Amino acid sequence: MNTPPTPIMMHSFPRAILHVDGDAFFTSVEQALNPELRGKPVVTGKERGIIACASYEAKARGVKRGVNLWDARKLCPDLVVLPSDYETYSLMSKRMFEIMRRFTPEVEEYSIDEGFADITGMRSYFRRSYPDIARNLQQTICQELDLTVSIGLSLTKSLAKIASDYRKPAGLTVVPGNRIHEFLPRIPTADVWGLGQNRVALLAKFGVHTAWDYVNRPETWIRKLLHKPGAEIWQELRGNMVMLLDKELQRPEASISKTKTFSAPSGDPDFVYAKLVRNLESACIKLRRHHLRALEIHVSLRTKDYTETAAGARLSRTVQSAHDVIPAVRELFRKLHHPGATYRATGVVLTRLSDDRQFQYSLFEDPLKIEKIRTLGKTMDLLQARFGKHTVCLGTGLYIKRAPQHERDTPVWRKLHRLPGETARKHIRLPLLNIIV
DNA sequence: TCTGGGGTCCTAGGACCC
DNA sequence: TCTGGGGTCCTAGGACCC
Repeated sequence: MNTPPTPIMMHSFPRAILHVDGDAFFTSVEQALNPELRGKPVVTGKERGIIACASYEAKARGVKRGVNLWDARKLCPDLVVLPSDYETYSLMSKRMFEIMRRFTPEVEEYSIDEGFADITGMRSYFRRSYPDIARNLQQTICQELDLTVSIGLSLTKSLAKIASDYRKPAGLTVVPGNRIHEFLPRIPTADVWGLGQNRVALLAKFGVHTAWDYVNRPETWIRKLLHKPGAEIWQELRGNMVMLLDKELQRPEASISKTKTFSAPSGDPDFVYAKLVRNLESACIKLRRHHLRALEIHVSLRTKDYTETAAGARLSRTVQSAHDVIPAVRELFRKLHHPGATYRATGVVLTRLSDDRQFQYSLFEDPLKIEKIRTLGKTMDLLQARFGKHTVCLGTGLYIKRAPQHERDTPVWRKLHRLPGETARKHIRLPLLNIIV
């Protein structure tokens, strides 16, 4: 016979935290705006060929996030496939958070489709219980936006997040302090925010399978095994709020990255390098769009069997255009690339970002040259906006098929197709600029 | 499960200094 | 020349999230 667990918290709501989670957000927005899509299996993600979001009708047919479209259509031939329209989703998201702020100023916009709200103390203001306030919020969102959300109400962010996921869609799950001991035994560790695959597997080795097992281990034991993040989760699950709400709106990015998998893995170093330069350009476009400059770059290569190697370098000054980073990228590529290996993806990450609008030239830099490169970058952005991405690109980012050996030995060929492995030639001062319109 | 893309945070350990 | 110990800063890499 199982003995009932003993309570770990006697008070109902020393704090009242809501987690509001949009149900199948992207497809729900589509269905809210296009009534003819209601009741139909709808997915978004057409642009990448992978499902970003599946409506509940699609989920019922076995179509899930992350599945490729080809497989999804096999499961569900009448699937409605839409491209992701982030602008519209963001607008709807804004309206959702605006409604939440009518209930309390203490709101954290955690992601486009979910957020936290601290409604501690609002009972007397609204003259309602916390669950009633939560229900009211849910109804308001539904009436005004035609969207359903699932809400968890509990003492901490971690508990509220598990609770909102407990009953979906349009669920409201309330876990007061004196019910935590009944709730946690039903929650497998994998459903706890912050416990991913690795930590779940590690915990299982020690017989910890549920959130209840977790909170019944001594904190010191958890801390030893899972360090600070694990200990914070332990506190949160016991009803002690240690993760605070982050009310900051849109913190500036700490990094910008671009990764791309090729449709077929390649063993050709030129091809892989060209793809890498493409990623660099995309990352720089985003950099400029956000008015940022970068001081550090990381390059990664993923092999056919999914092992990843990466290396980074600090640049001599902050940069904003791909042009300035090419030498560093070439160097990193040389370091990482194994001749004979087959790669399936490349990536770049730009870090140590700073605001471009506060940028000042150093004494040793040639402002004229920098200004030229900056103008070039802006012009390229304009052309891309007009004619499409990558209509203008650095010549380095173009992949030109390897010519037969006898052709390759001409000086002209070498000038056009410097190989990544080769040392830079003095007479080529700038990468070629190609314009394909 | 035959595996996309864009992020953040934390920790161990090396380098360096006193 | 060898040795001790402690602090700080930085980097690589792991883990996790949506």
